[in-house]
Amino acid sequence: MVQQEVLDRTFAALSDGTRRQILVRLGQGPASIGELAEPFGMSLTGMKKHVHVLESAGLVTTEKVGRSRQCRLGAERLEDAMSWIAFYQRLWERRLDGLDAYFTLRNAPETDTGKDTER
Amino acid sequence: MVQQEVLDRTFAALSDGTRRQILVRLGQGPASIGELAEPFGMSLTGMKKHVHVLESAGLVTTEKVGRSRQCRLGAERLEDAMSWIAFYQRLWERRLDGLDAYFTLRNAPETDTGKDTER
DNA sequence: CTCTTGCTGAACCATGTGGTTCACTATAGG
DNA sequence: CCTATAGTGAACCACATGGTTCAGCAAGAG
Repeated sequence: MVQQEVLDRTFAALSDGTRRQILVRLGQGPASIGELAEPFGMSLTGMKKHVHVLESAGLVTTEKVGRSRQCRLGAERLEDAMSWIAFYQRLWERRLDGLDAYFTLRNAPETDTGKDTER
Repeated sequence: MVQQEVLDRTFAALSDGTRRQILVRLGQGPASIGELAEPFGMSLTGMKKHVHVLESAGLVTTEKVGRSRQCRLGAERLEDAMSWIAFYQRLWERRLDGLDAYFTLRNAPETDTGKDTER
């Protein structure tokens, strides 16, 4: 299913609030390491590490221009992550189909064993 | 936007391939710690840690029944994660609207500077 | 050439992660 | 009561993370 490592890196990159904010910031246009670091009151070194994590997940691309480094959103559209989650959603919604259906349905308001009633 | 900590824990929980497989397994019905650990050749203690991570992210709920512990999919539908990603997708698709539009469009097949031409 | 600015790399630190083993508790079954 | 089974908790380990400081190095500005 896709490639485990890709999902690993993508989800790990997204698991930090600072990095998610960086992505949002870059959505408004490219920025240098310094420009990214400033609103967080973070050292340049610290910010560079975050950018590196995002870059190795394909979420950001960077290019050295002059003495500055331009960071912008990368080619990774999060499609793999999105489709994994979508797969999980379907799985979740059908989780009553298994052997535990009986136990779960005992608590349901109606004993309509037919189609999923939008619950 | 939602709650940073929720997203942190959710994405972090998903960033491990073993845990994603556990979720898929639980999609087929509830299982005990031992049943979950067996296919991975992992110790019970190790599996319990994974389950704990998933549980504190709301992705799994557990209940002690007898000397066994039943694990099943939790109430967290991944909707927060899904909607954050969806937000990011929109942001990504509109990333040409910024000041960098010029540079990006120079590489575009046509120099149509009008509406977004479906890329 | 000199100075400032922006990034980079190494070293360090505290904490978290993914896993183990070992000792222990608690339940199920004779 | 006795024993096998299922999980739990503490301790440990190697390594990753998120951050720092400090010492460079490269590019612009004068």
